[in-house]
Amino acid sequence: MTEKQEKIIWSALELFAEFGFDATSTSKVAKKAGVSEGLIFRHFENKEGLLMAIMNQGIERATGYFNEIIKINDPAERIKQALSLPFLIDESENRFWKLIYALKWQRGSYDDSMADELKKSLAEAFNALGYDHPYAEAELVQVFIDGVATEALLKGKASEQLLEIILNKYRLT
Amino acid sequence: MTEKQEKIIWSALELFAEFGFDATSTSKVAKKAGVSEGLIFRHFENKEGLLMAIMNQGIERATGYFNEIIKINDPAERIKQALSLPFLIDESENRFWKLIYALKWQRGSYDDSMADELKKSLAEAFNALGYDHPYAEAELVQVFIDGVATEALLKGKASEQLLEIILNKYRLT
DNA sequence: GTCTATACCAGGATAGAC
DNA sequence: GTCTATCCTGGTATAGAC
Repeated sequence: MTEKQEKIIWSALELFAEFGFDATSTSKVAKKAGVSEGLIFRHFENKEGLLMAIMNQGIERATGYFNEIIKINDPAERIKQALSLPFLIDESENRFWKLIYALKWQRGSYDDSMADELKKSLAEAFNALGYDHPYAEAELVQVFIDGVATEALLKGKASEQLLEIILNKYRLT
Repeated sequence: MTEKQEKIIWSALELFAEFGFDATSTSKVAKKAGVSEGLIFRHFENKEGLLMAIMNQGIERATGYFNEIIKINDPAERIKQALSLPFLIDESENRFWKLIYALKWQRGSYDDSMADELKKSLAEAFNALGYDHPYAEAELVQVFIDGVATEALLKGKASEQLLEIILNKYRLT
């Protein structure tokens, strides 16, 4: 991965996240990256390929976070860490997550498998704690994570109070 | 509003919701509506104007739902109805909501004022019930609503169990 | 690996007839 | 109110030189 390649990816991420994939032209990406437009196609085949390159980079980091939580053995602690997730994401990764969430709403690109393992491990945790509907509880946690992430990404950091009161409802404080 | 005008709006909503605003060409809208492309511009000025026409139509119905909830006097019941909201949306309105949520992620178009009144009235309800952080609680309800709506719109109807367990956490069953 | 030049097409939008 | 024809810009993508 050359320096220019990285510059292209970085610029594209910036623009895709802010204006959307379809509304961002390759010429704008090239200009922002300080690179000729042709170079983008040399390196990434086409615009779609550029998007894929961005996604692959980010997905790896994301699954990293998820695996950290999955390997926590104490059920209560695992749930607590999952709920805390959207509050811990580093601001430098905001653009990536914004792109992911925006893309969810675009035909075809929706893929939840990334988070499936996490959900399963949360269901197990709720089960171990004797909850009545462990799978639905895991789903609720995910709804909460997505909801808070959305709020944080669109309006700036979500309030810590939100985490406090949700943890309270689970008696995890 | 002529029949063709309505046909244009309907077709555009369908396509915008499925493929996104930027990825949908006016020619595709025209074809789907069985109408000449020029007619779109006669009636709606430009593509943006077509989007606005769609939004205005839907926003009215949406504020209708919100106002129904706001005017409930009993605090507990008001909260309960708000939480139930994403489970009550008629399927015929799915496309509209999908468009709204997708547009949230597009630069500039994000506008939360529609839901602001609801949030305020929820904060009052939590306050009346003696909660410690009424505003944060109202925020959490909105996070829940958005999260469930997202899940329902992207993967099909959300499970009723989700509602059941959340109502349980508020002791509203 | 990178740039310049360019092909080619599709997109939004307008004009003018009916 | 509606259609047909057309303009023009800008978007993706390729070719070829360095």
